[in-house]
Amino acid sequence: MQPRKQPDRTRQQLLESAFAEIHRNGFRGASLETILRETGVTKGALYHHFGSKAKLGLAVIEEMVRPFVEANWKPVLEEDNIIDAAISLTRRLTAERNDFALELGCPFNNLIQEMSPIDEDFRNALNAILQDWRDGLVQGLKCGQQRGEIRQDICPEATGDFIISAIEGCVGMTKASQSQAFYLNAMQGLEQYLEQLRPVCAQDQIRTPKNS
Amino acid sequence: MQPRKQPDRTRQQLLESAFAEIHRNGFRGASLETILRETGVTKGALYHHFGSKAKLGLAVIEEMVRPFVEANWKPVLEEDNIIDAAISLTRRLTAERNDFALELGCPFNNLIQEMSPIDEDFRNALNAILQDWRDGLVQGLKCGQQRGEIRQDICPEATGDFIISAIEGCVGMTKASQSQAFYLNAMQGLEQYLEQLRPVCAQDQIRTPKNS
DNA sequence: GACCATACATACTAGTTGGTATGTAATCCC
DNA sequence: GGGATTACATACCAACTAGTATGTATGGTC
Repeated sequence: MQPRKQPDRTRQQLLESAFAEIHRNGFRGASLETILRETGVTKGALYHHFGSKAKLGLAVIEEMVRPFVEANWKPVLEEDNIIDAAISLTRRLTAERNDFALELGCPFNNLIQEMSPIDEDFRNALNAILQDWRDGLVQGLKCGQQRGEIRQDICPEATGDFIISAIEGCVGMTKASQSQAFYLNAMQGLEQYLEQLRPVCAQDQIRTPKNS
Repeated sequence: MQPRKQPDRTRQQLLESAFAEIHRNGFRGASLETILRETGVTKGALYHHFGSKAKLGLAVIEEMVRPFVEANWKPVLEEDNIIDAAISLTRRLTAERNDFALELGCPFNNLIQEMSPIDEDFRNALNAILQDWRDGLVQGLKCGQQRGEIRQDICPEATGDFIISAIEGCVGMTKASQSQAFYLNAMQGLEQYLEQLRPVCAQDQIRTPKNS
């Protein structure tokens, strides 16, 4: 028998429902009524746990969006070869991503596009997640250069910011296209780009069979 | 002396104000009242010219967003060397883009992110613009391959969709970062990528001075 | 100059939204 | 077990929104 009041569970339910609702409709389009209906929680409970819609949104960013983003990039840095890991992530994303995810895009990117220009608190929270991603990726790229897995003539900072932009761009632009064709193409382009980050000699080893 | 009623002028004023308001606040966040206040036009006139907020939005897409997008990519295809032209556009965008544009992002991308998943009419209108861009770019890449300006071992379709994604991604992700640093880095990464699309011999000619 | 469609202008409505005030019932602590 | 705090629940509100009904004046047409 479980206790009647489970504040942690209630709070978590609200976070998850809000995350989904924001993913579907954006933050401003997200309806508190919908979240309440979906969870069976009342408005009093919601305003007890969070205090405003904005605070709920910020909690979603910190406790749902941040783990979502980091779950994707952090494991890549722990692999042996960062390029191999990035390419295999690219392929996994290409394979796993279903119509639902393609239609709604990346929750992180969605919030940036919608909220960054109009709310400083949101921008700061989202930017903090982005900065961590940037820092981690740049560190990974530098490490890869030291290990000789990545060509020396690229700038890690420029490359890192470009990779992040390209990934989010691929997912984002796919929302405009109804079919999966755009996503598959763009992700293939991304893979080709990642491949070109290898030292030239390593690329040749791979490209040689195609040319011969 | 000008006539008191200038329907074309009124309509154009509404389009321009709506374009700016949507750029600032998104379509759903755009307030008709603000547009009316800004233009001095009354609600009766607005609903006479357009008929609903949605139709106003679609008119903005077709008559403001489409020309905006095409004004950027179409000239590139008419240059002699498409890579040179793309790189010079990249540099121009990097130099010209001011804080205002960096903060609000690309009107085309913004609308895709916000509206594509939730409104079929908007998605179709936006996707049509995207398809034209894709087709034009792919044609340009194929043409560049024939002329020997672009390496043969890349897939024009994948490369085209990736380039579009990367461009919009760079502008979009910059919205999260308060400073220009991200944009400058990402655009430098884009330029390096475009450089790598040249045939290897052409790259060497450029890269050699740095290596020697 | 009559007529009529176009081009506005004004006032109002209905619906939805986030937010709040107030009340109540668990639960924890001493 | 009593008191206080946490965790809800209900009812209501003010603001804003897109949209509409209705009226009026202008400009072109015959």
